Amino acid sequence: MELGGNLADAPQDAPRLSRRAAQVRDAALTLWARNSYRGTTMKDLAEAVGLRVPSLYNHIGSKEELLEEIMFSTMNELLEKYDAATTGTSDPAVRLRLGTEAHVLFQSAHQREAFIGNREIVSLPPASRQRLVQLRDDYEDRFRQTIEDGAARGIFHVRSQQLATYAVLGMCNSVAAWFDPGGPLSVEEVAREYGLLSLQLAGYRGETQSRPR
Amino acid sequence: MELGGNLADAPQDAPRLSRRAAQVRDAALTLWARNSYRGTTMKDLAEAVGLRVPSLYNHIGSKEELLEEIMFSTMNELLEKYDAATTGTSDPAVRLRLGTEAHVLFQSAHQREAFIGNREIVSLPPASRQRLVQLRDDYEDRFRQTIEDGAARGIFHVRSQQLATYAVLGMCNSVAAWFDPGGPLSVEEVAREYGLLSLQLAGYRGETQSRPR
DNA sequence: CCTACCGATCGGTAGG
DNA sequence: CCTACCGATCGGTAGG
Repeated sequence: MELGGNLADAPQDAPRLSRRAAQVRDAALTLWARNSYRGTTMKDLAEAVGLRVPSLYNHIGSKEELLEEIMFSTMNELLEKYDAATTGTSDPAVRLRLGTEAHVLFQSAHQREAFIGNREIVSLPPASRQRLVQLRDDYEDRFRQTIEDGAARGIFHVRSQQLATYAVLGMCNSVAAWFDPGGPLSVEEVAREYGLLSLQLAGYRGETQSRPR
Repeated sequence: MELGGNLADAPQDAPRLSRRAAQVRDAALTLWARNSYRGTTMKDLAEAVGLRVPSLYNHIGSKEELLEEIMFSTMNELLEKYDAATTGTSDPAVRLRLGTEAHVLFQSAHQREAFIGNREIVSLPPASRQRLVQLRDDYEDRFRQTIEDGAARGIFHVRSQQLATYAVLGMCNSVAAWFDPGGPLSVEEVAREYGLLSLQLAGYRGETQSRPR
């Protein structure tokens, strides 16, 4: 058995997991993103990590618990990344751009998590589903407030701030559905371009051909 | 449970269905949109229309066949609506706007179909899944070509035409996820605003405060 | 349109 | 970590 190495690779936001537990979680991300949560059986998951089904339960509480852990840790990490990227800036254009970049960076760097997070809310039990929707609403509020602020200052030009908010988020969320790590554009290039597209969408009339920081 | 009135309300593009068959299809749309295809059992569906499970099979071939019928008729109707709205116009700005309007109109007027269409591709058997992805790609091409055309003419200003295409479609597809028929905005108002947002997203610098037709 | 029924498979447990 | 096993439920059929 090797000592360390894997510990360093483990995601920092999730509770510290054993090597096996991390393997199970990782396989679940891959299978659930590809075939959906309900379309994936515990047998599929066991085979993906080279175990029998009962052994999985040494590492997870249940299929549903694993889904909840993934959904909430993903949403919480997204909130953290967004807040880290935008604190300290008050200019709505800069905030919208940095927030979009953080969001898209997350969506493409944690593609499976984001894709599952977008699609599997319906698979959560009602109580945790409600809590997650609340977190998502809190997240949406950040964008909405930025857009309202920019519109009030005459920096953004939209006819409905609510629709512009949905439009920006819809645009950003779809990244997880098509991003190809082997494609021509890196995570950073995509994030950067989306930051500019957000500004254009919001009717920002400043320069978007170069970085307006 | 309502009696009659259903024939008049039946979608015209789908093969003509008996009253019962239309009821079953309609209930499937509601349940699948709310709880997902795999999260809905045939028992749920039977109860929704006041039948026992075996009786459903007098009206549908199988659960999977019903999904395929819904997914393909939805995609085909979307293609028709898009083409009907955009034929005869060559100006990329007008095409992008009219195409977006047609798309969003469809997404909000056929919300359940659109939502299922967006999410359940993974639930189709591999062969029909491939065919549907092909149709979706054909649909995306229409937007891509319009954006490329507009960029070539210097009407649109984006740094990646591919990303702008994904952004427009992502923005539009999300409408089915939040649209509320009882909300403040009508289907037509949402479509119109999204048409303008598409132009802004694409970096169109003409007037978007009033209708530029 | 129903009752009766079925093989397959589901997530998960017992017990070592 | 495994073998053996389980109750529940799945989509669907037989037969009238």
